[in-house]
Amino acid sequence: MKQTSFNEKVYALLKKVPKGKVTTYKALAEALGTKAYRAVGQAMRCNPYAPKVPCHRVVSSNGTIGGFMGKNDANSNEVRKKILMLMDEGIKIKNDRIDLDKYTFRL
DNA sequence: TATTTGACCAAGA
DNA sequence: ATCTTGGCCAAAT
Repeated sequence: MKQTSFNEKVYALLKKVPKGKVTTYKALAEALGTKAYRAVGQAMRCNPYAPKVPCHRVVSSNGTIGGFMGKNDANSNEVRKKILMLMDEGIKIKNDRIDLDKYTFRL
Protein backbone atom coordinates (compact mmCIF):
# COMPACT_ATOMS: atom_id res chain seq x y z
CA MET A 1 0.00 0.00 0.00
CA LYS A 2 1.63 3.14 -1.19
CA GLN A 3 0.74 6.40 0.43
CA THR A 4 -0.55 9.23 -1.64
CA SER A 5 -0.93 12.95 -1.28
CA PHE A 6 -4.63 12.53 -0.74
CA ASN A 7 -4.03 10.22 2.17
CA GLU A 8 -1.56 12.64 3.69
CA LYS A 9 -4.17 15.35 3.56
CA VAL A 10 -6.67 13.13 5.28
CA TYR A 11 -4.21 12.23 8.00
CA ALA A 12 -3.23 15.83 8.55
CA LEU A 13 -6.81 16.85 8.95
CA LEU A 14 -7.65 13.95 11.18
CA LYS A 15 -4.73 14.76 13.43
CA LYS A 16 -6.36 18.08 14.18
CA VAL A 17 -9.40 16.45 15.70
CA PRO A 18 -9.10 16.93 19.47
CA LYS A 19 -9.81 14.29 22.03
CA GLY A 20 -13.39 13.97 23.10
CA LYS A 21 -14.51 14.81 19.58
CA VAL A 22 -15.12 12.74 16.51
CA THR A 23 -15.60 13.39 12.84
CA THR A 24 -17.25 11.65 9.95
CA TYR A 25 -15.85 10.41 6.70
CA LYS A 26 -18.10 12.78 4.90
CA ALA A 27 -17.04 15.81 6.91
CA LEU A 28 -13.38 14.96 6.40
CA ALA A 29 -13.75 14.59 2.68
CA GLU A 30 -15.68 17.78 2.31
CA ALA A 31 -13.22 19.64 4.47
CA LEU A 32 -10.61 18.59 1.95
CA GLY A 33 -12.71 20.05 -0.79
CA THR A 34 -13.91 16.78 -2.23
CA LYS A 35 -16.67 14.25 -1.84
CA ALA A 36 -14.53 11.16 -1.77
CA TYR A 37 -15.96 9.76 1.44
CA ARG A 38 -14.92 6.34 0.36
CA ALA A 39 -11.41 7.32 -0.49
CA VAL A 40 -11.07 8.64 3.04
CA GLY A 41 -12.04 5.25 4.34
CA GLN A 42 -9.41 3.64 2.20
CA ALA A 43 -6.81 5.94 3.66
CA MET A 44 -7.82 4.64 7.06
CA ARG A 45 -7.56 1.11 5.87
CA CYS A 46 -3.88 1.75 5.22
CA ASN A 47 -3.48 3.76 8.40
CA PRO A 48 0.32 4.05 8.25
CA TYR A 49 0.54 6.31 11.31
CA ALA A 50 -1.11 4.34 14.05
CA PRO A 51 -1.42 6.76 17.01
CA LYS A 52 -1.07 9.90 14.99
CA VAL A 53 -4.10 9.04 12.96
CA PRO A 54 -6.90 8.04 15.32
CA CYS A 55 -9.10 6.07 12.98
CA HIS A 56 -11.30 5.11 15.89
CA ARG A 57 -12.23 8.75 16.19
CA VAL A 58 -13.71 8.74 12.74
CA VAL A 59 -17.28 7.51 12.44
CA SER A 60 -19.90 7.09 9.81
CA SER A 61 -22.48 9.79 9.22
CA ASN A 62 -25.18 7.68 10.77
CA GLY A 63 -23.20 7.64 14.02
CA THR A 64 -22.00 4.06 13.89
CA ILE A 65 -18.36 3.17 14.26
CA GLY A 66 -18.01 1.74 10.82
CA GLY A 67 -16.06 -1.24 9.64
CA PHE A 68 -12.56 -0.79 10.99
CA MET A 69 -10.41 -3.86 11.50
CA GLY A 70 -12.00 -6.43 9.33
CA LYS A 71 -15.26 -5.92 11.14
CA ASN A 72 -15.37 -9.24 12.91
CA ASP A 73 -18.57 -11.11 12.36
CA ALA A 74 -21.64 -10.62 14.48
CA ASN A 75 -19.85 -9.66 17.68
CA SER A 76 -17.20 -7.26 16.39
CA ASN A 77 -15.18 -7.47 19.55
CA GLU A 78 -12.40 -5.27 18.20
CA VAL A 79 -14.75 -2.46 17.32
CA ARG A 80 -16.22 -2.76 20.75
CA LYS A 81 -12.87 -2.00 22.32
CA LYS A 82 -12.67 1.13 20.25
CA ILE A 83 -16.05 2.16 21.47
CA LEU A 84 -14.77 1.86 25.01
CA MET A 85 -11.73 3.87 24.06
CA LEU A 86 -13.92 6.62 22.70
CA MET A 87 -15.98 6.61 25.83
CA ASP A 88 -12.77 6.96 27.76
CA GLU A 89 -12.15 10.17 25.85
CA GLY A 90 -15.45 11.50 27.06
CA ILE A 91 -17.68 10.47 24.21
CA LYS A 92 -20.99 8.93 25.04
CA ILE A 93 -22.12 5.99 23.00
CA LYS A 94 -25.59 4.55 22.99
CA ASN A 95 -26.26 1.22 21.44
CA ASP A 96 -23.09 1.41 19.33
CA ARG A 97 -23.98 4.88 18.15
CA ILE A 98 -22.27 8.17 18.81
CA ASP A 99 -24.05 11.43 19.54
CA LEU A 100 -22.94 13.19 16.43
CA ASP A 101 -24.66 16.43 17.29
CA LYS A 102 -22.59 16.79 20.42
CA TYR A 103 -19.27 15.25 19.53
CA THR A 104 -18.66 15.91 15.88
CA PHE A 105 -15.71 18.26 15.59
CA ARG A 106 -16.21 21.28 13.35
CA LEU A 107 -13.36 21.21 10.89
C1' DT B 1 -5.98 3.39 -20.29
C1' DA B 2 -9.85 0.70 -18.31
C1' DT B 3 -12.07 -1.92 -14.66
C1' DT B 4 -12.85 -3.02 -9.99
C1' DT B 5 -13.22 -1.98 -5.31
C1' DG B 6 -14.16 0.23 -0.90
C1' DA B 7 -13.48 1.36 7.05
C1' DC B 8 -19.35 5.70 2.57
C1' DC B 9 -23.99 8.28 1.87
C1' DA B 10 -28.69 9.24 0.83
C1' DA B 11 -32.92 8.01 -0.83
C1' DG B 12 -36.45 4.50 -2.07
C1' DA B 13 -39.10 0.10 -1.46
C1' DA C 1 -36.41 -1.13 10.81
C1' DT C 2 -33.84 -3.68 7.08
C1' DC C 3 -32.45 -4.23 2.24
C1' DT C 4 -31.52 -2.45 -2.42
C1' DT C 5 -29.96 0.98 -5.74
C1' DG C 6 -27.42 4.50 -7.53
C1' DG C 7 -23.91 7.79 -7.01
C1' DC C 8 -19.65 9.71 -5.47
C1' DC C 9 -14.22 9.97 -5.72
C1' DA C 10 -9.60 8.23 -5.28
C1' DA C 11 -6.46 4.17 -5.15
C1' DA C 12 -5.26 -0.39 -6.56
C1' DT C 13 -4.89 -3.89 -10.13
